[in-house]
Amino acid sequence: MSGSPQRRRLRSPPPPLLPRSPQRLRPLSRHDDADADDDDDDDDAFMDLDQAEDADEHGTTAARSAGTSATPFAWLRSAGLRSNNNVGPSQSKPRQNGAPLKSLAPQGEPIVKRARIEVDSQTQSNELIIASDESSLGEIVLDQEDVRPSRTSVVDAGATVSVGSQSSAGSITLGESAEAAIESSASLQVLSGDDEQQEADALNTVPHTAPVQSEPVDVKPTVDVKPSVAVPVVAHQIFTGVRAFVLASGTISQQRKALLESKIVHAGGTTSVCILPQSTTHIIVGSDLSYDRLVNAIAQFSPSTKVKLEVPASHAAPLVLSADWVTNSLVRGRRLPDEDFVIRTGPTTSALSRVPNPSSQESSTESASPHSPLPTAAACKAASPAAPSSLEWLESDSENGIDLVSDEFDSTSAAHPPAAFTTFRPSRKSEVPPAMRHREVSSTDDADSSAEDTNASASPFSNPKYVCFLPVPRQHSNMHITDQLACIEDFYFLSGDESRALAMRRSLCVIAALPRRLTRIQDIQSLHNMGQSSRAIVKEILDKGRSTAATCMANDPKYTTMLQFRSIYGCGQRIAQALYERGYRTIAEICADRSWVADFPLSAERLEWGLTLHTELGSQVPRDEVKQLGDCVYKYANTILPGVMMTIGGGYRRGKPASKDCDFIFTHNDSDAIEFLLPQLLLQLQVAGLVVHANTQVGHNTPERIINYHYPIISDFTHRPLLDCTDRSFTIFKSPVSGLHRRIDIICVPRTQYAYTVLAWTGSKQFNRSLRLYAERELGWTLSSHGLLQIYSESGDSEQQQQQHQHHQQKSEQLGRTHNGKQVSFVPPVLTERQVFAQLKVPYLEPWQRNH
DNA sequence: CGGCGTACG
DNA sequence: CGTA
DNA sequence: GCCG
Repeated sequence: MSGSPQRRRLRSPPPPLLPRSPQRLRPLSRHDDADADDDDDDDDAFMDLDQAEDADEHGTTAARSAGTSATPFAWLRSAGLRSNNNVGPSQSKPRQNGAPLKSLAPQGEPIVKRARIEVDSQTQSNELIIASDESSLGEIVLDQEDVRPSRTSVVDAGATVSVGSQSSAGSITLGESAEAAIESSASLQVLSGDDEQQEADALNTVPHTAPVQSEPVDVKPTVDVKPSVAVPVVAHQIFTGVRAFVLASGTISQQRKALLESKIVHAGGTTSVCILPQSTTHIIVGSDLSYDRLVNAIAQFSPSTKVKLEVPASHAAPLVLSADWVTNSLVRGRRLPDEDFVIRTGPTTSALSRVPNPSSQESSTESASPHSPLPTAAACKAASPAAPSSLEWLESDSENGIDLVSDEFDSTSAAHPPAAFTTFRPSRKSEVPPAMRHREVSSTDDADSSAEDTNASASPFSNPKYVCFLPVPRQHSNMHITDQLACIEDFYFLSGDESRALAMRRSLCVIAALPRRLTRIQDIQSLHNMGQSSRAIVKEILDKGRSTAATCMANDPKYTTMLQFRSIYGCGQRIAQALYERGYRTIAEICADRSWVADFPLSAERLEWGLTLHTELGSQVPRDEVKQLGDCVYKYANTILPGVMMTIGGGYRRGKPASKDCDFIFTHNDSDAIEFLLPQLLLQLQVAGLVVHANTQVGHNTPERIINYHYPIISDFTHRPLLDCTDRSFTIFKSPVSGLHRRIDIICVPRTQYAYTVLAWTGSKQFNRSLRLYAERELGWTLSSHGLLQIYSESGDSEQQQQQHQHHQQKSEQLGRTHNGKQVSFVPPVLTERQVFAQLKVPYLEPWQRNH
């Protein structure tokens, strides 16, 4: 008991919420937005469009009635394939809460340029971790036990930053909710170094775990785990007494001006529409303005005012400060001293206004015009604490930092596949745990025993039930088959038949994992997940080079149309189907006629973004840009929370030369610290004009609201029921690298979940599904991006489970939780992906082998 | 003939 | 419903 | 569509 030293998790009672300003801006649409509301009347106009054919396909009504049995695709039968007949919304899931979706920001403003920074590092292995400074971590690399040397570059960003030197919460003026949030948790014995190590040793057959990370997370269970880093908290009223005029010029667009003003107001200040010499206390300007431009602009708004540009400001005149003053103060949760943000006078001195190439002074066009081209170097420093000293690490412009990584993955050529497979020689399957070998082909093979020489059939090919046991490289020797299988899979998926799509995907994985080019159909005769249909398709491809079914599907007009619709961000299966049934056939039609808006009120906003930016978001992000964007985001994060670590996940980590989006996963060894990162990071990125849209409410809401969004619990290694914690955000980014809009996912989790999170966000999707299904069915465990949990009621029989359970129970009395109504306990968390594989008794696959 | 991953926004 |  |  002794309540005091034990930090208890208080569920922070939210402070009184201010009414949130719904000032949401809609994406720039091709034509006026204004017509959106009155359009709904003449939706009939659309039906004209579809009157075209649709006769054969049971158009809108038939599909909706869910009962029709006629296949819409007659050719399917001739191809020997079945078709699902319920294309419509047959399976109605219980609707969940319809949380209001809000867009955050106005669209980006002209842009910024990013200063070239060399920061990052990529390990020779597959882990990209940007670690940071001191903080006793030593170096934390996920794949520490990996044999290959993994290099971690240390980003020393912290030195001068010192987020709120007051690491104790006391000095920050917080609402009670924030105070409650600062609490740290009780004991986190789970991760105490020794146990973890034993665990690792027990599970890892790897003998050479000697130099493991020195107690990676040595949180003393008992001692006050006062946050080693000050938890940045957005405080209210930090701008009390401020009456600001925001000058929309240069990097401050009209949108950003409005945003800054709302932030100032929310934080207790006021704003004015012009410069009032008597009452205006601050003039907020972009940091890129030249002195002359600054003076001219200010004179425009207040000819009579003589503005104080020098530091010792008399109270008589307004102070001209960089917008960074606003944003950084918000991040720090306190009003930062004016002196650090004064726009220095004189033509040259200002390092802030360092803009070698003013580029065509972007006029006020902004409004997210994707065309505003060249970024200027002033960009990424928006997050920097503006102290000149700290600029160094931002501008360490070494031109390298790009490659030295890529060749590992740049196997766009066919060079790698064979080499890649060497790690998974069927011959050396002795390394493979028995769980993997559910069935061997070899036995059936020898019966055949066509004296077909070699090992083509003789070599036993591992034949697991779950494809997560198979290494699937991105490129392999049977692409000609898998491409067509993927086509069929897509078709099934778009038809609403996800089960068949799944089956086809599994078959695809089996083919993709074959060690060499398939020539004889009998080689796959008895492989798991290769059934009659799949084999027939493959056989046809082997014989004739094409599958007629795949060809027909690829040429199906409905398929191609739906494929187009699905490519719109925010347009899922249901909406695509609905749009199709309404008669739309091209994206241009959807853009031109907005009568659908009323039908998808909850999705309309995101759809608008997806439509407006469809071209840009549809283009792939090259590896280099992914990495550079990672640098950029990381710098913001590390400024907010020194010591954060980041891994780039997604297709990038699996080695793809270009990705459809970027996944940045953050963590921090101080588990409690991470919970505030995401909202503040979003805030910063948004204010900087980098994040143009996000699916969270963080950006446009009051600081109070932000505080309200945090993990309910963190320190006991897995937050318990996975409720109301904000740990991911799907954003649309205005890339300072390419100038294009990019989709970026930001994920923040405590260190205890990091391995599971990186695993999950590395994918692929099918790999995750397979791994989780295996864990559930074979082990009785539930795997998620937060950890492994074990369900008591069933499958308590396995000895190892019991052992693990008891082992865990000795360490923590906090068991007996419930998850989804069931009694569960967590399997002790681990720190590396390899250890997760070991827990699951699945042979480790490198990320590039997870392209399932 | 039932099940097909599991979460979050 | 959407996202991963 | 494939598996148990």
